[in-house]
Amino acid sequence: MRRILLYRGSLLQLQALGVKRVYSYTLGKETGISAQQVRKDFSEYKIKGNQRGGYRVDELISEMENIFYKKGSQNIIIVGRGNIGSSLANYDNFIQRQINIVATFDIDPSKQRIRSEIPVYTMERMEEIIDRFGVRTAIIAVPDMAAQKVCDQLLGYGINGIINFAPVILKVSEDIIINNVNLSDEIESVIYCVSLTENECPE
Amino acid sequence: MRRILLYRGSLLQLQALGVKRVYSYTLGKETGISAQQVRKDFSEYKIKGNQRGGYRVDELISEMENIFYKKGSQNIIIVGRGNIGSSLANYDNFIQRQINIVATFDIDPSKQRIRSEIPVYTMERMEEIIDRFGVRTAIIAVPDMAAQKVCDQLLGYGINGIINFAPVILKVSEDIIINNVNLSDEIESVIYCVSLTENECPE
DNA sequence: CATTAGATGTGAAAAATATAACTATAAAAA
DNA sequence: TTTTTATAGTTATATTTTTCACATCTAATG
Repeated sequence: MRRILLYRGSLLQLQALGVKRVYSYTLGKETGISAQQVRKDFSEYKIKGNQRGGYRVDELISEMENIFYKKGSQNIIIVGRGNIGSSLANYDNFIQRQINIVATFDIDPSKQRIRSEIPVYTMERMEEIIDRFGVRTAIIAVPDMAAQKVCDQLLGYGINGIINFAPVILKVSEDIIINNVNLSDEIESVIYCVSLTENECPE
Repeated sequence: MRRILLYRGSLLQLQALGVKRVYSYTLGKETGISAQQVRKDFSEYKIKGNQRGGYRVDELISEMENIFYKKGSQNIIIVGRGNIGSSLANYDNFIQRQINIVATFDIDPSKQRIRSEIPVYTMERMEEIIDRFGVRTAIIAVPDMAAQKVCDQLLGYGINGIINFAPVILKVSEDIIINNVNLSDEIESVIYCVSLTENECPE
């Protein structure tokens, strides 16, 4: 699944460049995945290619939209308009992916003065906005201490998917989808790998 | 490996709360990993616990520092002082993890006027700073189009680990460690899972 | 039109990963 | 001191994931 997203990302870029067809090998190189793996993944979803000319880019993309059940754009919200919340609100790449940030929220009323395309509301208006825009997925970008409280609140308003940038594990029921993005971990994993290659085969 | 990072994150939090011992079960619950898996991971690294009293938190943390070859803090830099670059520069959690951002760089000289703990330099001073602080790992937080160029530049200055926030796959030699963090993917994977549970068992 | 090069498609093997089941042990309780 | 109990430690099993090998097909080429 992570791979399907990678494929789609690359394909959208290729499409923007006007590329019409790709080979499993090419797409693999773009995404850091082996050609065989690419083909296997496609065959999993019954996606057929042309046995000499590779796969059609537009066909692949539309197949992937199907996989995602993604009909048009998705409305999501961001809770916490601090540094991370703001950078997400201004992130260009979401447009291409049809991710539509309809609103952000912050407990601090002064944040409402922020000038931006994406509005900043106080926490009180969360339920209203979620209902109005049919939001199912939310991003938590608040400090550690507040994350669980915000999470509970969101679930109360019917949210069932959360991307959590706070470095805490949120307690939620089984049926809620949580994706924890821990920026420290992302960096440390690289630091670790680098140190490994430098201290090659330590006894 | 991802799990070791999760354990360490939880353990650091527990330590900050004054907790002295943990059970495999407890730590598993914190990190969303099964207790057996936790024990298996620890036994992999020859980490011993007490068969009734669980594991000592401080011992676990120091064992993990060993696993990471992490002696003291790591100096890293951020290239690109836009939204993402800035939020990373201001991210509190790095201190606890001993990740030390020594400098940020931006092509736009006006960014140097940013008031912050972490200095903003022009691209020209990159090599100098990398040398002075012994930096091995860098974060790329520049727009798509600039990412590959910045990457090549960094590698030229001896960087061998990169965390890339630009939604492109960077072309680098085998021995360079790259971690691509694609925020759109993180969000879309949740959107996908949510839609899956809603359209339960589609024929 | 036959040939060939360069792709895909797929089933089997291999490797990695996770789960389960069980044993051993230390601490607490009786 | 004996018994119980809760937890670590380990081996075996199952599952998932990846890789390999090769058959198959299609488009270009002479």
